[in-house]
Amino acid sequence: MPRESVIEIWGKVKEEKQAPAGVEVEVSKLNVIVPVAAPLPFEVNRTQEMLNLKIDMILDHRPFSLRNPEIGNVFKVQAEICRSFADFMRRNDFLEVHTSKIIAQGTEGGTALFPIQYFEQKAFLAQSPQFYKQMLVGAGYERVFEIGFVYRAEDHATSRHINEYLSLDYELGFIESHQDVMSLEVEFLRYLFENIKKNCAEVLNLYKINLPEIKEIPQIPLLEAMKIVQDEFGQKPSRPDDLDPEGEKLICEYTAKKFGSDFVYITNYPATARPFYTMPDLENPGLTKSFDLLYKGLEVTTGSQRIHDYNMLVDNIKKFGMNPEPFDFYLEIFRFGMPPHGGLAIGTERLTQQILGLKNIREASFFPRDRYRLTP
RNA sequence: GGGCUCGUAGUGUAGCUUGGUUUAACACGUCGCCCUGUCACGGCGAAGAUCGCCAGUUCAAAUCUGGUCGAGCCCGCCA
Repeated sequence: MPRESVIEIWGKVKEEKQAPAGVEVEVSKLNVIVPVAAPLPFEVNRTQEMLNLKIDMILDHRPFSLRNPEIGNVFKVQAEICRSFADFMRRNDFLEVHTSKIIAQGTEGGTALFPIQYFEQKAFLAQSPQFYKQMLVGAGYERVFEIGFVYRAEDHATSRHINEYLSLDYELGFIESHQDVMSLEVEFLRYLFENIKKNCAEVLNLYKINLPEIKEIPQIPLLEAMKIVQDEFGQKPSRPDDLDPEGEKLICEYTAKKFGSDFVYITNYPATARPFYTMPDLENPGLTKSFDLLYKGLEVTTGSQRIHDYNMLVDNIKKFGMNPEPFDFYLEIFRFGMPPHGGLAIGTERLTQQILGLKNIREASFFPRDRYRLTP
C-alpha cells in the first residue's frame, strides 16, 4: 500500500518499550479506506533538515506539506496565541469585536491599500481596524479587542512581509499614557508564554525551543536607541526618524546582552514617523507617546496613546496635508465625549515566526498572500 | 520602485570557476526481488533529467555570452 494512504486498523494495543510512543498495535485487520492515487510531491514524513524544502515547494503543495510535523505544528502554536489573546482580553474586561474589512478611507492616508469595486463606489480592503476600534471605545465599550485579517498592498518581497496578515488588536479607554497600553501587553506576553509552554510543550520540543520567562521588558526611546546602534556597533542610521531593519537587529542584540531580554520596547517616535492619530508628547516636542515592540530583531507590535481631543485631531489631519472631510464618519464620536485612550496591534504571523525561529513569515501563514502568490 | 542571487530526475544537492574521459554523479523517494520482530538506519537490481526556455560563440556547452520566463532574498515601507 502506498505511503500516506488512509487506512483503518483493528488490533490490540500493547506496551512496547522499544516503540517511539511506548505502545504498539498488534494488527488483526487492516483496511485501506482510500489508497494514494498519485506519486507524492515529496517525502513528507521526514525532518525539515533532511528535506531542505524550498518555501515555494512547501506552499505549492500546502495541504500536503502541512502533514509534516514540523511544518504543520506551527499552527498549533499560532492557535494558542489567538486563544490566549482572546482569553487574556476577556479576563481583563475587553469585548471581542469584529469590524468591517471593506472600508471607504485608509487609516494611514490611503497609500498601501487594495482598491476594490463596491457596486458603484470605490472601496478598499482595511489595512487596520484602527478607526473602528477607536470609535467603539468612544461608543462606550471602553475596552475592545479584535482578531482579524488586514490587508497591505505594499509591493515588497521579504521574509517578514505578507499582504494579508492576522492582526491582534486592542484599544482601551481611560489611560494615563501609552505606558498603560504597554504594561497590559507585557502581562499578556507573560500569560501567552506560560500557555505555550504548558499547552505546546511537544511542539517546542520538536523545534528545540526553550521559551524564557518574561520579566521586565526594557524600554529605550527611539533617539537613544539610534545613538546606541551608532555608538556600540558603528552603524550609521539610514534614516533620521526610525531604526532600519539592521538597526532593529542590533538593538535587540544589545538589549539581549545588557538586560537578558529577547523583547525591547522602542518608544517616543517622532511625529513624522507615526500616523496622524498618535498622541504628541508635550514634554518632548516633535515626539509622540508611541512605541514599537521588537522581538529577537523583528518588529512585532506597534501602538500608542491616541489623540482624543477633536480639535487637536482635526488639526493634525491638516498638518499631515490631508483633508478632514472624508474622515467625518470617524471624527464624529470625538465631538461627543471621547475618553483618553490607546491601543496596539500585534502581527500574529510575525510573533509565531519569532517564537519558533522560522526563517520565513510564510511558514506561519496557512495560505499566505504575497506579491505573486494568490493560490492555494 | 531599486539592488543582489538562484533555476540540473519526484525531492534535495554535486558538477559550472579552468567548455571535451559525463553513457550528467550522489542521497532520499518510487518500482521489483531477497532478507527480516516491525521501527526514517539489511542486500541485490530497475525505472526516472534532452541540465527553466530561446538564441549566440565554438569542432564541441549543464559549463561561456545575450535575451526571456520563473523563483528567492535585501532595501524603501511596515505587523
